[in-house]
Amino acid sequence: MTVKKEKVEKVHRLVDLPGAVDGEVVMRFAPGPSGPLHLGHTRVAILNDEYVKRYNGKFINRIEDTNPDKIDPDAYKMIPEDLEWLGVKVHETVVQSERFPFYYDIAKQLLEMGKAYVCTCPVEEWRKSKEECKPCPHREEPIEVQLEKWDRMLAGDFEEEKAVLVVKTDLKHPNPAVRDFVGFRIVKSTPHPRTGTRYCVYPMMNFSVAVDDHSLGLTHVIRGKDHLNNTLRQEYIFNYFGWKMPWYHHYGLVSIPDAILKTSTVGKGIKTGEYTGWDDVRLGTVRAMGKRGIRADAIRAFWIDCGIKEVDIEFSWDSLYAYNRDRIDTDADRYFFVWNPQPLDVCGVDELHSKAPVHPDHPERGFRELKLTGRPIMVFVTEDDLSQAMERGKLRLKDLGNVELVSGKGRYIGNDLSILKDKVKIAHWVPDNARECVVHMPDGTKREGKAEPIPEFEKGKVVQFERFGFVKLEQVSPKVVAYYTHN
RNA sequence: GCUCCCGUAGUGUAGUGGCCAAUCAUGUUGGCCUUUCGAGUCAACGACCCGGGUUCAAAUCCCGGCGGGAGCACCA
Repeated sequence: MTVKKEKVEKVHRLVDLPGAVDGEVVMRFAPGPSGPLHLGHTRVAILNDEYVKRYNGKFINRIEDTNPDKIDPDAYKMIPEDLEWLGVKVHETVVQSERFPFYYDIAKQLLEMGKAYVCTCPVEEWRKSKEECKPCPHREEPIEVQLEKWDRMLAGDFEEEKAVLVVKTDLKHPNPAVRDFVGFRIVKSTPHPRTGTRYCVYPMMNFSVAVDDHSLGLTHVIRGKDHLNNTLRQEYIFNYFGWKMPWYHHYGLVSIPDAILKTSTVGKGIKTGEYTGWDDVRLGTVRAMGKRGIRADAIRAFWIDCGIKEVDIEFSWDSLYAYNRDRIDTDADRYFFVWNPQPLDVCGVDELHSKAPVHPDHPERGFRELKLTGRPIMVFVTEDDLSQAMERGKLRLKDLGNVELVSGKGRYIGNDLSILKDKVKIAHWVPDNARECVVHMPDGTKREGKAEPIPEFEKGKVVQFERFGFVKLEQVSPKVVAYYTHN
């Protein structure tokens, strides 16, 4: 038996969080429920989970459903499923659409403090005055007027775009992205999937995030760099109320090459039949990863290795596959799949026995044994192997025997492995009664061919098609259907 | 235009003034292996954005360039 040296994987350890106290860390994952989770979400979900586990803290899954236009009702169910698959432990779930009265109350307090105002300017004018560092006519109106207009907003007296609640920051702030920002808007045209038409005043992300990050007792927030300016805005709300800010950290942007992630386009594609569903293996969703045989712990290892630096990074499929390969290789049983199959007759013998290990590193798992008969015995090998063998004159059929090729015909010449010393090529093969097999590749193409008989218990498992790659078996009989994992 | 963030091999990462002619992983190339184009194993390739300054000493500190990214939404 092969003694496999224990592979010590040096996992890059995440840096410690400043001020983290064991048992008191509270962190969150805050997705918008526009669809299931994709690769891009997994980084923030996993990093937060890693830290929560390190410090025995609390992980809050906060569904940010404050924009009814971008909600897929199924996402409320799919997101927790995806998190579970990822191995992320959720201790508490918060749905923002259930907290509107709470947000309204905080808004009122801000108005009373003179730190917010209700603006009824046309959108463009308000934006322009901000650009010029000038207050709009409504900014300095008396508090009583503000409160009255706010009540009218809540009562539904204003139509969409006719009034907003604006949080005051600093109109003279050199960074235009930080000057006064909208805290609430009016939405009437799209009913909310959860609250229907009960509320028409919706908090904006910067408002609800700040309020919730405080009210839920968050101690540390890790999120993408795209929120850097949002943090600066949210800081004003914290300061107005004298709340202590969590420690905010922003990691760099990730670009994921060749990945289809955009929820809206995928959603449309599913409707039109372009994609088979959210788990279509061409997609970058968590579901598609699982369907292809990518393991959650490989994704986790990848993100831990990337760390939480502010540098923008490029996602590497190669690295993810390497992490995944380490994890699936031992468990993946070996089978033969012959793509572009070509028949090869083997004369000179009446009966052949094959004996191939289920896994070369684990002989104790047994062997795939076949008895081949026929006159001549026929097998299939892949086109490339056959044409090369024709040139060289000899071929080793793996775990079966050696064949000499003379003018296109094969003749059995024994089973002596020493033939390999002469650089004879080893080819894999399938018997003539092999099953039809199709492998769906992540790029949407298919590889068709024949596979050796695969036992029923392998269904749903990741196996290795030797010299082809790892695949996840969707079906093993009567036809074999598989999804390509990686090589 | 304004503001912010960032800049170590193809990719990711370690490195917080000397132990760095720079770590690990991935990748590529080649070798080994009586049976996979996988695994294992051995080796090679490959980087501190540029220019000044501080210092006995700089990838590491300072300044200036250059380059990349993000934000300036009644999206999240």
